[in-house]
Amino acid sequence: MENLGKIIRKEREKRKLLLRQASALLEIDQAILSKIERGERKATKEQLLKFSDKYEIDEEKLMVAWLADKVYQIVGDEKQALKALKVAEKEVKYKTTVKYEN
Amino acid sequence: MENLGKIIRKEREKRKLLLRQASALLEIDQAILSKIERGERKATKEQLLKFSDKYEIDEEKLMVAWLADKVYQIVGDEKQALKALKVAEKEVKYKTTVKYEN
DNA sequence: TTTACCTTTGACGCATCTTGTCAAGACAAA
DNA sequence: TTTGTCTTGACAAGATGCGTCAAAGGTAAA
Repeated sequence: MENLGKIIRKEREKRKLLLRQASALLEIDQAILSKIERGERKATKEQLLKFSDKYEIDEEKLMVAWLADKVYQIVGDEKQALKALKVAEKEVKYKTTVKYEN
Repeated sequence: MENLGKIIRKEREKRKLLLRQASALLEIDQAILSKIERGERKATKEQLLKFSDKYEIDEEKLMVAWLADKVYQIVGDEKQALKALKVAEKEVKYKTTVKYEN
């Protein structure tokens, strides 16, 4: 698995698009695109949908990478990262088990 | 495992403190404290340390709950939540394995 | 019902963070 | 040097986060 930036950079290279061209295709500013590809900025949800749409990449795949990036940003440099992820996982599982919502 | 709000509310009740009194002890506004306990607001790191210090709760325990809350806020209502957590977990594990940074 | 007390809610202002835009800088190839 | 591409940094506007405070809700006792 990779982060979002690598996925979309790989896709752009596969399509032999210059940043300038990808920028036009996606309707995303070239500077921002450059930063997203290198992980310097994180994409907005709107941009994510553009990647999925214009690059024809499975939206779920991108969403997973996108969410994982955000999660990593939060826990990445904490000693308790793994424990926290386990707890969050439990909560997610619990939520999907329970039939009712708040 | 619980979220941070439940932990500190339980601790306050255990100590039989009114919100007003806890607010004074912790030096956190009463309204904010109420919201944190109910999960309406998330605590800042500074507040986290106050909870650990004044309530004498293990800092790591609070940190885990705090991080898990933040992670859950991100992935909680997404279908790909579990997958994303797995990916993030892999990254964390990878990072702690590798000897060098970036 | 009135009073007293505790908790919750909501509005406000301020600070910080995000986002997009743009121009300049860095770098490599010709 | 010139040209083409990518990266970097500064800026403004908008969004979000945070603390403060007063008012509203809720409850129990008188």
